[in-house]
Parts: sequence; structure tokens; C-alpha cells
Amino acid sequence: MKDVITDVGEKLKAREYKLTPRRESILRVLLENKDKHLSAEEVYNLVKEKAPDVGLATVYRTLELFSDFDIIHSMDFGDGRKRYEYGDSEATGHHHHHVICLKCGKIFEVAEDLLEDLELRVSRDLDFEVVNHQLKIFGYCKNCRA
Amino acid sequence: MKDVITDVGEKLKAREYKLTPRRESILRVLLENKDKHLSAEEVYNLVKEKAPDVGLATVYRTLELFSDFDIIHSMDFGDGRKRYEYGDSEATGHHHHHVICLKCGKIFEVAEDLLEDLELRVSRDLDFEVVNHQLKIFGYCKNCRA
DNA sequence: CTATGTGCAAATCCTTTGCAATCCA
DNA sequence: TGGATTGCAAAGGATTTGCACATAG
Repeated sequence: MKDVITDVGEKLKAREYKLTPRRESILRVLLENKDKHLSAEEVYNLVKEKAPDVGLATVYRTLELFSDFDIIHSMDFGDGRKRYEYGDSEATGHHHHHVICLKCGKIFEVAEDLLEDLELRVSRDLDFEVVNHQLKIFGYCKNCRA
Repeated sequence: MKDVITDVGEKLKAREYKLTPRRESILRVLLENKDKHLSAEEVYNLVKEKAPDVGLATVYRTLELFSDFDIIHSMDFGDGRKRYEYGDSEATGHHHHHVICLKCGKIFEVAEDLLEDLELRVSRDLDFEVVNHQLKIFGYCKNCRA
């Protein structure tokens, strides 16, 4: 994990940005919650545990910055707020599908990719350069049907 | 089209709601723009051309109402506002995929459905009742690559 | 030192709500 | 008439921005 942080530091430095202590604590929270799809406010609350004086605006600005650098990526489950996850969108977005329960809101992940055919067809028929895709499957989970 | 409007009228009446003149003009706008993915504000502006005294709140309330009745359905292209289209989600949402250009924002539609396999697998492996899905493909269109 | 980063509060954007007036079965 | 519907203005929630101060290199 130390490596990741150093890595991010370099990445930022390469474009004249700094990995300040504030940014580092935000990054840590993201790293410690790789699998959680945190909202900005959730990140804020977690960062506040370690650094009580952060501002929400800083969290937003940092998440934006990290997204620009493709250090994290944001996603949208239709609940009115963006959610963030460590990792670039190529790694965790593409070929990564979300199954969302309409009742409890729980999110499951499916790593499979059966979409290559479809992407090919889109590229060909529409003369469109596909760079990513996003699949959400809605329904009711085991518990909520009980 | 007269039929559609009468139809919607019945549908609403069945649950003690009225197809008021205001609601009818909103419905007309949606019908005249079946293919457009209008935002609430866009609907509002179009309705105002015919009925200058509508309120934006009424448009929101009506869109909500029509969605509840599955007369229209909403979608989200990640631009921070909901967009609406005439037709129930079964007809136009499910089995209807969006191809979105990251540069010009243009949206293409693909009607195919190669996802049944995947849905089956999800139902089985996760014990999840699938009711809908949403697929967005991002990339660059012909023009924007030129 | 000097540009960059930060906290705070105010501003913004989209959407929802409260309320009094209006409409329609 | 009385509940549904509407317009307006105010409220709401998520996010952004302006600004003066703090800080890193």
C-alpha cells in the first residue's frame, strides 16, 4: 500500500500537483475501502475520523483531481450521488457489471464479460470507437424476496 | 396519437387521476419528441410554447406521475439530470441500449439484446430476480473522430 | 517567497415541497 | 362542494466556487 501512495505521489508530481497530507488521507480511505463504492460524503466522514478538520469541499476537489488522474473512478447507481472507487475505469469499470437490488440497494458485482460481441457490432455498424461500457442489472435480491 | 392520449386518460382514470389539460400538453410534448430524451427543463420549455403559464413544478410532478404509470420512463446519461422518453421501460428501456459519444454527447440506440445469457447466470448464481437492465457504451462517434 | 492547497460560507444546479388559489367530477 | 391540481416561492440535497488564510517546496 505504501507503494500505491508513492505511486500516486509521482503521478501527481508529474503534472505539478502535490500529494499533500490531506490528499493522502483521502487516498487512504479510498484504499481501505476498495470494494465499497463510497459517496463523497461517506469519504468525508471517514477522513474526518483521522483528520477532523477536513472540509467537504476539499474532499470533492480531491476526488475530482484523482478522477482526472484516473487514480479513482466514479460511478452512478441512480441514487442521486456519485460514488467512487479506487482503481482506473479500465481495471474496475470495464468488464465489471453491477447488479443492484431495487429494494435494499445492495450492490453485487459480476466480473464476466459477454459484451464483446455487442461492442464489435457497435463499432462496425455505427462506426463508433468504443472505449468503455457500463452495465447495470436491476431486480430483487434473495433477502428482499423472502 | 389521439388514441394514445385517450389511452393514457383511461389509464389514469382507473386510479382516480385526471388527464388535465396541463397534463395533456405535457404528454403531447413527450409524444412529439419520442426519440429525444428530454430533460424536465426541456419539456418545460416546449410546453411553455403552447401553454406559457405552466410551472416547472407541475412538469416535474407530471413526469413523476407518468413514470409511476409506466407511460414514460426516465433514464440517466450521467449529465446530472434525468431524461424522459415516452414508452414504458419494458418497451424502450429493456432491450434497448445507449451508445454515448464522449465528445459531442450524441446518443445512438442499439435495439439488440445479447444479455439474456448474462441475466440467466445472474438469476441463478446470485439468486436474484432480474427485472431490468441498462447498458451504456461510451466512446467516440464517426464525426468526432474525424 | 509564491504558487498551490485548504476551510468556510455562500452560490449553483436540479428537484421537491408547502401553501393558497383554482379547477373539475 | 371537496378533493385533486396548479403556480409560485421557498426548501432541499449534492456539488461547486470565491475568497482569505495556511502550507509545501
